[in-house]
Order: sequence, then structure tokens, then C-alpha cells
Amino acid sequence: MSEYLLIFTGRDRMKKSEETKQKILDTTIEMISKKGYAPTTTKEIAEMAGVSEGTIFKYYGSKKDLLREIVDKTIREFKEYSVNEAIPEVFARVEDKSPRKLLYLLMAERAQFFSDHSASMQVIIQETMIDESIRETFKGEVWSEMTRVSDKIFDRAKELGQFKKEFDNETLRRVIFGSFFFYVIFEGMLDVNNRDDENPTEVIELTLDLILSGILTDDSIS
Amino acid sequence: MSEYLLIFTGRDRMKKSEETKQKILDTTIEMISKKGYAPTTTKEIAEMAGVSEGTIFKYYGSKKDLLREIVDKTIREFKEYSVNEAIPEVFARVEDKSPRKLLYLLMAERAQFFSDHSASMQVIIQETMIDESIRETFKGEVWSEMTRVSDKIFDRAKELGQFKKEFDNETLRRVIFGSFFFYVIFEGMLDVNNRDDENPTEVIELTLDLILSGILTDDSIS
Amino acid sequence: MSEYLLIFTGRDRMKKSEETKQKILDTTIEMISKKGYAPTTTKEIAEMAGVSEGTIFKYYGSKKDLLREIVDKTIREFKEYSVNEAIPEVFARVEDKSPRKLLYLLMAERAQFFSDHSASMQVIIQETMIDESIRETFKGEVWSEMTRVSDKIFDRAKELGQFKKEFDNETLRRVIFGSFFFYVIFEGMLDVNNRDDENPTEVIELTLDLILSGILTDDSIS
Amino acid sequence: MSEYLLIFTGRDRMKKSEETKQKILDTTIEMISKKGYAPTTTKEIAEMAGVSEGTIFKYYGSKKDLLREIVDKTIREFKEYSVNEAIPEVFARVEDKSPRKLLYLLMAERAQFFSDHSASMQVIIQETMIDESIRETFKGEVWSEMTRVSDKIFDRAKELGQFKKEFDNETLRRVIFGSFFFYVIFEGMLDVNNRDDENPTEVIELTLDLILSGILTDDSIS
DNA sequence: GATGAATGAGCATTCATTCAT
DNA sequence: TATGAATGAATGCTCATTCAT
Repeated sequence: MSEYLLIFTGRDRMKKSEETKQKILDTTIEMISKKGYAPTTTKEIAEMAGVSEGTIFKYYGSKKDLLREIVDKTIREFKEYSVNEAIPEVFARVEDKSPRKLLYLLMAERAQFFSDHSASMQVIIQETMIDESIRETFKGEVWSEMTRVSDKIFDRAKELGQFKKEFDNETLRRVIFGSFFFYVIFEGMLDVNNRDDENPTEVIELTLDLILSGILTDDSIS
Repeated sequence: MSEYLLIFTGRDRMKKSEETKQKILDTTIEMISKKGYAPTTTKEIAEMAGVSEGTIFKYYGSKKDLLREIVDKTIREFKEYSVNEAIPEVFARVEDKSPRKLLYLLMAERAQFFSDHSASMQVIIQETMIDESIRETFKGEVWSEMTRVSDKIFDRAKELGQFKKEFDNETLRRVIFGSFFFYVIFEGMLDVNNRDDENPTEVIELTLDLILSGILTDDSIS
Repeated sequence: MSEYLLIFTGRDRMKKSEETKQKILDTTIEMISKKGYAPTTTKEIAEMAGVSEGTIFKYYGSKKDLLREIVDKTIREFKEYSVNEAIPEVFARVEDKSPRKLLYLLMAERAQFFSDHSASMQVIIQETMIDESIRETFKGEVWSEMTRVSDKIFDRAKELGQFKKEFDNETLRRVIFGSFFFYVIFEGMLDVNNRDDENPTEVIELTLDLILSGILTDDSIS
Repeated sequence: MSEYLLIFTGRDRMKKSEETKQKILDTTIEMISKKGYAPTTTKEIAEMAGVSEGTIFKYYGSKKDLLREIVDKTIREFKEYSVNEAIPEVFARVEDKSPRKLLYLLMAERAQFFSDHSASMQVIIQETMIDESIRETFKGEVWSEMTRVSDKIFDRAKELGQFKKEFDNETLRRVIFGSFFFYVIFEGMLDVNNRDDENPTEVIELTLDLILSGILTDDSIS
């Protein structure tokens, strides 16, 4: 008189809880990017995400861990994106492309990522300013990667004699990354210019043009 | 076994209270710039400033008002500095100086101010990211001023035919201000490079050189 | 890529669920005796017992009811043990045994029960200290029984002229039960002495010896 | 035009806040002794003590620290009492007193302390059963002290040939302390007997009499 | 029958703020 | 004026409990 019970345990079962978890994450990113970490309460997150507060803590343990998950996940995706997509694609073309094209590709790719994850990046930048631990993560995971790749590109360009002068890499980074960050973080934050009308690709191209060719006519430079 | 304490309360009382008020402000700026506004408690500020919590509220009404005072005071000083010192001095030389020198002067002056008020600026940038009201103040008071002045300079240089191409002012600002912000805010925050060894004036000069003359040799530009 | 799990749910199902129920009870007793009722969470119990939290509530309704079940079951077993085994056996021998033997038997029997149910007894003692309702149960079910039986024994011994003086039963109980409780509850709790090396029977015997014959030589008693 | 201000800073100034602190402690002891630590909420304590919840945390840091303060303070007082009052007084009479008188004094003194601090002792016993850290404190601070003193007394009595047999100290302690604890803790907890009518001194005397002289007539002991 | 996702009331704790002295 | 004792609303978090599957 044995009996058997057939229980469905597959993907669709997980889906509901995974959806809940993701909804919490998305809502939190959205809210923190706008209001900051501290002023965003778990109660508000719960209400906006349509779950109970308990659920947030069930999934993420603590508010701080929820923040870390956002930071870590974004950085993880950034690195995966860099390694698997952006970098190889760019370097595959390193021979037959001008440095202008090379840098454009690199920045355009990253701009795409930053644009797709702009709220998460806002969160990371905010917390990098005030949280020692997140600052260290940012420096160790993101900044070091950006330094490494840019060094590679700059050094090769120098070898090929494509640079006007022996600019040091720090200065090159300051101008290129500075312009770039200013565009994706600062202009977005201040909502200066009519962002909606802009074509990011075009902005990047214009900006790089200016940086690579310089602003002044040769005889204006004292 | 009662005890009595003899306290001097006389002459210079006004001065003393002004000193107290200033010490509170300085301490608060220092702490918020490092830990952020929300995580900094009035209790900590009181301890670090060597006053009681009550005194803080006596002088500044509320924690939010204390923040506003920091923001407003810094912006007030920035504008006074711009109007009274930096701008007139620069424009007085506008005729007899190259645009390179002009821009250098402007940025160097501002760099000096940012450097002297780096903690306050950190606070403003932090809050600009998350506080609607402070963001509006920043846009209305600081950004608009920077836009106005830079427009003036760019337009004049264009008139004089000193620009290679008809770069739009947005792009010019992005590169120049971006590099500049990156240096004073970002590099300081991340503490990348050996900041102590640096000469700010030299950094500004190097950076402007690169921006104005361009990176690539003419024949490297595709 | 859906997955299915085949679970055997048939024959012996009743038995399985009884086992589950018992495992929950045993785990709970173990945990509460060590950590106390309030600090023991149903989540921990579920994990330790290898069931889901839902199952606990399925079987026991509430955490409080689970505690009550532990208390009630232990008391029930104590009374059954007393009535069916310990007491009759002892009283059957009351004629041909000395009071020393009689008391020894009674205490040894109960010591056996306490030892076999030491965790449950810990729970009961703990809760008796703070829970009005359980205290009433303990007084009404356990203490009254112990009082009744001991009164019987003491009174008979007095009748037979076996007691040195007319000690009142309260004092007799205080010394005999006190020593006994101290041994089973307190020494176990504090883990004083090398409990593992001890033979409970021997300890009881030594202790009773001392109580019944007294400590001091006759001429030392002032 | 200097001015001076005379501020009273002496004892009466402290009094108010010390009173508040003490009131919180007393209320907490009373409530925990009756309901247990976990079921007693800081909200209830605040209400009963007539202060705000914030005040509790201002003075004691955390609920756990409040408990520790109760435990530590009681133990500190117990040791001070033992060392400064009870023990010296007793040992000063060790030569000219019988062991019966000696033990009576020791127990009576301690009974007084336990009686005066019965609520605190309830708290300590409760927590000793479930809290590892407090158990260790109890063993290290209280139990070791009681062991040390009793060893001294027992060994001296043995030397003087006042003990009937070579009872080991563990057994002696079990009976004497067991009876004692049973009286102060257990009977108080169960509220058996009409406690109010009792004279603790008399109870102790009766109990010790029984223990020291034994229960049975010599020929009843098999 | 058993699960585990979800809940929300209730908790300890924090902290800006008040106010009598 | 300056203090610091006292406050209590609000927060992050816990956990017994429910219920659809």
C-alpha cells in the first residue's frame, strides 16, 4: 500500500522568491541613488517593493549587507563586462585601429555600462565618499582595473609614437576619465543640459575629439 | 562635602562665543566630510568640539540648519572670492594674456579655493547627490556662476579665433571642469597618486597643457 | 528544464509523523534546557530537528504550547512513575525495611527519574521561576505529591519512634529535598565536581547517611 | 569689567541623576526576578520606573549590560559583605565557639544577605541556568568563595575531632548549602509554607540543628 | 503531510531635540 | 550662557505565526 507523491521542484518554483529578491534589490538601488543610503529606511523600501520588512531581512540579512550586495553585484558585473565583452573586443582591434578609435571604443563600452547601471553607480560613488570599506573595494576592484587597462593603451600608443608629448599616464587619465565621469555622474546628477535629447555615443565622440586633438590652434599656445 | 567651581565669564565673552560657534562649524565640516551627514551624530560633534550638545542647538537650531550653514557659508565665500578676487584679477589681464594663461589663472584660483575649502566642498558634493534642496542651491549658486564665467571666456576666445574648431561650450566645460573636478574631488577622495608630493599649481598646468594642445600628433588623428 | 522529485510517502506514514513529532520535542527540550525558553527560536529548533518551522506549528500549535507539552508530559510521566513504580514498590517494603532504606529507595528512585529526565526538569525549574501558570502546575502536580508522600513517611517514622526529636516535616523536607535538588539541579548546572566519575546511587547513599545520622559527635553539639 | 560666576557643583547636583539610575536598577531587578530577563521589555521597565526608554540606555548602554550590572553589583556587594562583615566576625569567634555556633553564624549572615537581596539573587540564579557568561561569573566569584570558606570550616572541625565520620566536604556542602538554598530560593519561589509568619533566624537554627545532630535515633540507623 | 515564503507586531536601540537649572 | 539630563519618535531587526502549494 505504498504511495508516491510527485512534487514539482524545478525552475518555476524558485522563480517567485528570486523575483521578490530582485524586486527588493531594484527598489533599493532606485531609492538609495536618489535619497542616499542613510535616509532611505527599510520600511520605505518594503512599501515601495510591495513586500514586508521581514522579507528584506530574510533575503539580505541587514541593511548594510543589502548595500554591500548592490555594490558587490555591480562591481562584479562591471568586471565581467570588462573582461568578457568590452576589453577583448577592443583589443582584438588594436592593430588595425587608430588610438582614437581604440579609446573611443573603450569609453563607449564603459559609458554603455555606466548608463545601464547609472543608479547603482550613483550608489557606489556616494558611498565611496563616506564609507571606508566601500572605498577600498572601489579602489581595489574598479579603479585598479581602469588604471591597468588605461596604462596598457597609453604605453602602446607612446611606443607607436602617436602621442604629441611624453604626457604621464596620471594626467592622461585625469583628463580622459575626468571628462567621462563628469558626463556620466555629474551632468546626470545635476541634470544640466537636456540629457534626454542627447546621444551618448555622439557626446563621447565629441569629447574625445576635443581631448585628442586639443582645443587651441597651434599659434594660440603661448 | 559640597564643591564649587569658579568660572570666568566676563570680558571677551562675545568673542568666546563666536569662537565656540566657529569651532562647532569647523568640527562639523571635518566630520561630515569624512563620514557623511547622516552618520555624523550631534553627540560626536559636541564631543569633538568640546561643547555640550545643547550648545550646538543653541547656535544652529537644528542639525539640518547646521548643514545648511556650512553649505551656504561655503558658497557665499566662493562667490565673494570669485567676484572680488579671482574674476576681476583675471579679466584685468584678459587683453594682454593668451587664453592658455587666462584659463590657467581661472582654474588655479579656483583650485586654490577648492583646496582651502576641500572639506566643505566634499560636504557640498556629497549632499548635492542626495538632497534636492542643496542640489538646487548648488545649481543656482555655483554651477550657474561657473557656466556664466566660462561661457564668457570661451566666447571671447572663439571671437579671437583662438579655438581650433567650433567646439560647443558644453563639451569644453566637460573636459576642463571634468579634469579639474576629477583632480580636486576624486583623486583626493581616492587618495590615488602620492598627493603630498604634488604641487597643485604644477598639476593644473600640466593638465591644461594637455587639454589645450591635445594628446595626439596630427597624423595620428584618423 | 523543470525538475521533479519523487518522494516516498506511503506505508508507515503514521509512524514517521510520530517520530517527527518526538524529534521536535526532544530537540526543544535539549535546547531550552541549555539556552532557556525565550532565547530558543523556533527556527533553531526546526534546523536542529531537521524539519521546517511550519511542521512545528502543525504539531504543537504554538511555541508556548510546545513548552506546555514538555512540562505536562514530564509531569505526567513523573506521576505515572511515582504511582506505578516507585511508590508501590517502596511501600510494599515499608514493614520490613528501616526508615533509612525506605528513604533511600524513594530518593534513589526519584533520582533515577530526574537523571533520566534531567533536561526536562531543567526546563520545568527554569519556567517555574518565571511563569505563573507553570509554577501553579508544578506546585499542584509535583510539589503536592512530594509533600503528600513525604508526610506519610515522616509521620510513620515518628509513630514508630525512629526520629530523634519531633522535627517538623517542613524542616525534614528542607534538608532531604534540598540536598537532593542541590545534587540533581544545582551541581549538574554548575558542573561542579567531576560528575562523570560519580555514581549517583553512591552519592545519594552518602548524602542520606549524613542527613540521617548527623554530622557532629554528640559532645560537639552545644 | 571681568565677571565671575559661582556655580554649585557638589553632591546635591549628582543626586538627581544618581536617583534616576538607581530607580531604573531597582525596577529592573524587581521585574526580571518576577518575569525573567527576556520577557521583561525595556519599555515596561521605563514605564514602571517612570523614565523614558532613552534614559535606560543612556545610563546602562544596553539591556544586556543592565543585567550584567545587576549581577556584578550584587556579587560585588556579596563579596564585600562576606569579606568585610560576615567572615571576619565569624572567624573572630572561631576559638570560643562550637562548630554549631560557627556554622549558624555563617549561614545566618548569608541568609540575611540573601534575604535582603532576594530579588537580585533570583535574577542571578535564573540567568546562571541559561547564560554561559553569567554562569562562569557565578562559579568564579560566588561559588568558589563559598567553597573556600566552607572548606576552611570543615577542615578545622575535622582537625578538632568534632565530626562523627570523615564526611567529604562535597557531601557536607551538598546538605548544608542544599538546605540553605532550598530555603532562600526554592521555598521563596514556590511560596510554600506561610513565609510571612516565619522567623528566618529560627528556621536556620532548626535546620542546622537537624543537620548537625542527625534525624534518626542511633538504633534506627541500620 | 510538509514545506518555506511571507508576514507584521513587537523588540532593543539610536539620536536629534528640549528645557530646567 | 552653557549645560547635560531627559525625552520619544523613528529605526533596523527578530521571530512566532500563517498559508498557498
